[in-house]
Amino acid sequence: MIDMDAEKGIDNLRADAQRNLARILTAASEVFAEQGGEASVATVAERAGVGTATIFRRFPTKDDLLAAVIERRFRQLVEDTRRAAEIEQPGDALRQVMLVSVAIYVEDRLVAEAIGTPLFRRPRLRELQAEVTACKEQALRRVQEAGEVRPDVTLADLSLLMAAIGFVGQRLDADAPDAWRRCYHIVFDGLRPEIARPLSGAPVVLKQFGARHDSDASRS
Amino acid sequence: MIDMDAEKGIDNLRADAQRNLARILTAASEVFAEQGGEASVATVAERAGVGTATIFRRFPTKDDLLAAVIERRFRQLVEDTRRAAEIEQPGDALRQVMLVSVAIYVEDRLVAEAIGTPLFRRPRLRELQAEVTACKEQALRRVQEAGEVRPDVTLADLSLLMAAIGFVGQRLDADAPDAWRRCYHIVFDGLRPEIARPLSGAPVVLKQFGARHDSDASRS
Amino acid sequence: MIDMDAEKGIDNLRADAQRNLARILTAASEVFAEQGGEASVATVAERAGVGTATIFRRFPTKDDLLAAVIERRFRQLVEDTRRAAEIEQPGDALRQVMLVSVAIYVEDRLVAEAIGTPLFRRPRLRELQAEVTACKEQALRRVQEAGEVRPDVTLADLSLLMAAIGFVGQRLDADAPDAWRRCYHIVFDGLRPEIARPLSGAPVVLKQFGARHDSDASRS
Amino acid sequence: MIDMDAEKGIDNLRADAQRNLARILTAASEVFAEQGGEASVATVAERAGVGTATIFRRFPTKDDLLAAVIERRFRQLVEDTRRAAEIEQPGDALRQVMLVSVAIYVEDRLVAEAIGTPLFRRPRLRELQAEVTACKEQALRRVQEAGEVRPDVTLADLSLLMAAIGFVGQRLDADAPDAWRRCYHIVFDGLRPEIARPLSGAPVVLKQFGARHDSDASRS
DNA sequence: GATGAATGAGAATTCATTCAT
DNA sequence: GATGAATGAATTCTCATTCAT
Repeated sequence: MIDMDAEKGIDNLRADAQRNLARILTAASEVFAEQGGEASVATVAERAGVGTATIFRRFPTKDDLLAAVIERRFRQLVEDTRRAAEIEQPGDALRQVMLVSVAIYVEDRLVAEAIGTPLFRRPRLRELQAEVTACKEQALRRVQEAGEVRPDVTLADLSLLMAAIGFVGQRLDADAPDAWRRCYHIVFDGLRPEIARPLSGAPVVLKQFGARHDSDASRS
Repeated sequence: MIDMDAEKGIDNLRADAQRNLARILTAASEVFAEQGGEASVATVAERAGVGTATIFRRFPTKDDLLAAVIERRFRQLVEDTRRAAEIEQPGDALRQVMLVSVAIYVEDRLVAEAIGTPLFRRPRLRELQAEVTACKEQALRRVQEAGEVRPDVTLADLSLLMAAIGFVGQRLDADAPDAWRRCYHIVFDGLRPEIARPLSGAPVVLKQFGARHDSDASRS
Repeated sequence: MIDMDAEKGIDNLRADAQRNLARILTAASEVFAEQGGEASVATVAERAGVGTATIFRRFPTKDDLLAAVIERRFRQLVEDTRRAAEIEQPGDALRQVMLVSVAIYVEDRLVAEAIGTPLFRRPRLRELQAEVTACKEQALRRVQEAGEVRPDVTLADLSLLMAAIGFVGQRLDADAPDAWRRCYHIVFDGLRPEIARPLSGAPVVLKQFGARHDSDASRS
Repeated sequence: MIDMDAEKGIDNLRADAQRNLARILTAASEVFAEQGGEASVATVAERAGVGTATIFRRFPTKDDLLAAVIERRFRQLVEDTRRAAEIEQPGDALRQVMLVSVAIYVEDRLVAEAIGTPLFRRPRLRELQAEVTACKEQALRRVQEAGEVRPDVTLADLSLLMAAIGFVGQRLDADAPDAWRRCYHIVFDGLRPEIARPLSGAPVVLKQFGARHDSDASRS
């Protein structure tokens, strides 16, 4: 009984702490999604209803907090991407896979701002990105093998385009909420193989946005 | 005589002041292009070889300085765009017109950051953007009338795509300097009319990126 | 029976508590000896494997913890000094007595820092210091009565010199580990009575470093 | 006339700034001398009657301010030492030279604390220390050549002893203002060559407190 | 009794903007 | 008109101490 009580106590404590942690992360997600990474930790603390020191106890650095928020988004992205990759029709699968990637930028100012910054190169995030990349790659390969998309387009190309569209979508979300969808469609429409003209540069090698694999080498 | 002297004095001062102003703008252009809008005014002052107060005499607010720098870039953009629009071959004209638009983002961190922010909505900049838009619109119309680009693509669509590509190009310039060129080509390749599928949303109305004018209404 | 159980419970807890207390003191000794008194309580708690609150339960204030750590060192010092004072040869006895006093500063950054601060004036520490002083005094008297050390040198003088040498020894331990030993020897070499010149000031009365007692008055 | 006015203006400005700088340094000297280097910059700012930002404008880092304060003391020390080194009687010269060195520690808590810390290794301070060392060395050599001080004592030994005595003198200044003077005399009394016993360790090599030179090598 | 969590009170530092010369 | 100086208002981060479990 005593043990149980003790465990309960510990559990409760942890539960409390985790609730607080959740509140911090939620508040941070909201604040940074709305105001970008320049929002002050104090703002987050206020929205979370805690003191700033509480936040710094969990996240030694503001960057750690930002990274945690981004990771959280990416964890959701991994799930969404996996689900999308399971769509049977290859074309639909690729479109959906890429759509969720665009959405993550559109919906979160912090994520959009973080494109190409050191925050995107943190190990944990890299792992999540790798999972997303794997799904995307599979989806792209299926479509290219089905001959529905020009073969010289690489995953990096597509990922970059999605990030790009997502970023401006985010920035213009208030003024023109669906403008980015048109862009997205235009890009996808134009991926058909029959209109492929030789692409100028060498395929992009970018760990952040879809690495090239051996299978790519043969194509280049 | 005294008046003349006074005027001379004032003229001299004005000449000096204008030279100072030029130096400030040049320095600010460089600094903000490299470091983004978060670079301090003091940094700009140092590079310009003037005191900070001198900058604030000309630009009451840092935002005013930022706006002036962006305007300067856009003044150059207007010229470049006009020249590009005069290219005979409609396809080449459009490509070049759009290319200079992409370049402005790639080359300038401040401009890339400013996409969709209030800085882009300042009246003076709006006017310059309108001029650019006019050229772009003309270029697009020519190509569409020549049947080389799908007719349902609007100027806003294209401008958004260029801004998007320019932004990621800017962000990834260090890691993958030419990645954005591939994206740019992919998008242009895909604009052919034969592959057009109906675009989902209504055409975008966005003053910042290619406004539709009354004359456009008939086209929609 | 219930009482006994309760007492057992308390006893068990006390045993636990005392083990905890020991671990805290050990950890604190190490941490403060290495990093000085500015080391955080959290650091101590971590090294001790306890929570910070546990520390504050035993030591209401960080200063109390610091004092306890210093006291612990001085308890050891009392022992070492007593043992040294028992050395037969008066000269050797004094040297050894003083050497252990120097060592306490050299080996412990906290103790070195605390010289002359309120931490050194706490009652409990005073008592320990008194014991040390008694031994030192005896050792000094023996040597002076043997005519091996100039008679006008007081215990306070010597204690001050040892603290001084110990302090710089501590500070320069990394750069010149044995520099203080030379200083120590130079001082002791110079204590011979044949070279005594009249000392300028009145004998120092310093409770912290060798107090004069009533019995001393007759000597002055 | 206009030029003169302009120059006057500039001069006044500079004068004002310099006066402020002087006030900052004076305030900092006082505060740090009394409270040690842990006193907050805000405290200094308050005593100087300026904002903290003003201080940080001149001294980018608190350490820079501390270093400046110490340098200031050492500049005075250089002067005092030079003057002392010119005393004819070698013994008096050495005593006076060393006395001013002790005094700098006694009178300034910051300087006393800084012994052996990185603050003492800053290049500018090193230069000043070198000048002091040169004077001290000369003074020591004179006395040793006159046979008045044991030849195996090095400058580093003496400097260390002076720093040591100065430190405890500083710490005990309130309780026993002149206690350190007795210590100082005891040490000097004991430097006579006739009582020299072989010193145990090798001569200390310590840039901070009197480097060994070639002439020392022959002695070791 | 023990503990991890929470926090208020600082601390250093930065920067856009205003002032005095 | 130009300038360096001054500063108030933030911002990130730390830490001794208190609280809730």
